[in-house]
Amino acid sequence: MQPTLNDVAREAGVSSITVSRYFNSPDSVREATRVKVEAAIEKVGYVRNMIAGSLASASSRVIPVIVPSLSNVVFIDVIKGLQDEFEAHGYQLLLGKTDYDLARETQLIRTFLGWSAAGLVVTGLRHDDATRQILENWNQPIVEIMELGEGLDLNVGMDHVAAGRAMTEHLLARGYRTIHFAGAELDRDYRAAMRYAGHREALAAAGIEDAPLLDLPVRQQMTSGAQALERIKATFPDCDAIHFANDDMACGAILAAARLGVRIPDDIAIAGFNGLPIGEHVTPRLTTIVSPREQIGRMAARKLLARINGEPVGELSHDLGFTLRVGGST
Amino acid sequence: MQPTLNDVAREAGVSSITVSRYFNSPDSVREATRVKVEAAIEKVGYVRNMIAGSLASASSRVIPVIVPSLSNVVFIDVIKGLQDEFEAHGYQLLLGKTDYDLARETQLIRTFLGWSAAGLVVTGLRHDDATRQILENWNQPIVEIMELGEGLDLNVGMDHVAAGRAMTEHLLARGYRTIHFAGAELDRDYRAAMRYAGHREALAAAGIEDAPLLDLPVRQQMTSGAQALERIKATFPDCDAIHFANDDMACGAILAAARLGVRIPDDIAIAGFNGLPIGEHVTPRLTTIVSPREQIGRMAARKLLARINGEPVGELSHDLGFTLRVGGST
DNA sequence: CTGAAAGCGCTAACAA
DNA sequence: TTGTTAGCGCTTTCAG
Repeated sequence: MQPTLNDVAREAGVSSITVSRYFNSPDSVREATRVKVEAAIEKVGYVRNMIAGSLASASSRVIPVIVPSLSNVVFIDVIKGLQDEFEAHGYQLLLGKTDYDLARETQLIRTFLGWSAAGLVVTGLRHDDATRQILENWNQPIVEIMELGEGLDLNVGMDHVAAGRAMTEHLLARGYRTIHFAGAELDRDYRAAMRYAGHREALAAAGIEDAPLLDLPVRQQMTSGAQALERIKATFPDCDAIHFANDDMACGAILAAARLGVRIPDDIAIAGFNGLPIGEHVTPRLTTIVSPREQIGRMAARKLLARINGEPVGELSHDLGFTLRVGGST
Repeated sequence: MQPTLNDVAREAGVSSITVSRYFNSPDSVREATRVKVEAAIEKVGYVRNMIAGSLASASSRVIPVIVPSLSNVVFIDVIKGLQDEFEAHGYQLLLGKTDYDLARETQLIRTFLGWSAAGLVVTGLRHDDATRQILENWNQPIVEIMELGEGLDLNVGMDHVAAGRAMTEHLLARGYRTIHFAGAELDRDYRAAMRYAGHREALAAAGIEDAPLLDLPVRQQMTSGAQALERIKATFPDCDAIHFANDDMACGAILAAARLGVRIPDDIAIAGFNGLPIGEHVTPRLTTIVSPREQIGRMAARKLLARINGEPVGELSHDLGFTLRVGGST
């Protein structure tokens, strides 16, 4: 059996609550006592039982993080940011994945709340009624990440419509006129669909007709990108630019172009979204929008921790912005 | 306040232990009772309190997973495999990251054991004495992943020395004779160093002299790869092949080659390790070794769950193998 | 198949 | 600053 607080207390010649205080509010323990307690902990090899503590205090240092997918680097980067901050502050990250299924999200949240979580990080602003109801009745802090808008509580992300608009404005400024948007399963990846909406806004503002959308089934993203390029070359010979939903597809297209003898950007310009490292390594360099992925994670964690600790959190909704990185591909 | 088991029991007109049984061993509850309990749960909106359950039973459905880094796709894929299996069986994944620091590993493990974890997944076979001592005294199942050897308990991975050997044998069979190995911080990434050892074994077996190792500081992996190519071209004009520690570096080199006017494989052959999708999209396609990353995660989870449930686990050490994928780059 | 009693290891609330 | 008392919500054990 693992030693308990009582074992430590007995060894140190104090009461168990004093040992508890040593851990939870060290300042309220006298120096001399602290030394005795420390020695006793060392001697008996005590390890805190988080479960018992959480039950007694009705709160745990666990924070569930719910993402739709782990196959997308974007969420990996966000998790990295969250994990770094949580770990630094003694909180544990409990990982849940929905596979873009809102019912699954509800189920996960229900389970996680049974962990007396200190807070919750969830992807996106779109939820089931069931989820919404559960979370509205839950009185711990929540951060919804990735996009911006009316949220349940805190909200950290970027404006995807604006990002889509910014890229297409850039393409228009460069003189491209027949710009196709290409994505993969936009109904599921609705943030990409928001960027497409921004794309259309930019075209409308410039009085230019929208070229047909290319919405491919997801296979491997780079493969979809290569396929999109081929298909557009074959079907829409007038196309002079492709605005891809993400960098993977865009780079897939750039790499395929070399094989197909398509010159970029002379024959066709290519734009992406995310600012992944690979975009800097293809020739020509990819024009893309750098999304603040890891930053979103960090900021979300900081706000959540601030709220947990009763500190001021600033704005409820935090826009982390984005930057256009122009490469040779446009 | 959340409703408790007692609230459900009162509502259903049974005792709380019956409700507990409804959850934990449904077969031991009569049909009629089950119906009443179900209705009561629904009515009061009961959510199981995992914390209380874990305290009473001294076990939780939490499984800590400790990885060195989240910046490496390899671990992401492994986590994906683990997460899928755990989630399917009602276990929660608690994520810890060591940054390649064994002391940090010890600390994480200590904390996690305080969660009455049902098992543990940890990366690698190299640990602190402190870690080793804690884990040897812990009587829950443990899986050490990625590499193969004498482990604490279960072990799932692949043979990195053999992988390095296989690749260099391939290069030798292709007629390359001055083969440099290039990695990034091999002291930290000791599994890459094992592949380097395999590389040297293959050279020694062929009676060929080892060319100098290129061990670069990690920046961005693809950048390191590009840099390695430049440096080798400048310093070792006789080099006819580079065996890279991973695909990121290898692809960085292939992409840089196009810019530098280096012909692959005519001027220099390039080989990688991992079998990432990008290797299939560069020109020429990358010759690499496909590592069973997600499979390692899945198998590790399955073995752990089997052990937890008292089922047979088969071999303690499970070699998932690897396959050589030959592209045009060699 | 169902129940009563006891207690998991810790912390909140109050007291000294 | 330290201690006492009484649970947190569940499961274990033993009884029926």
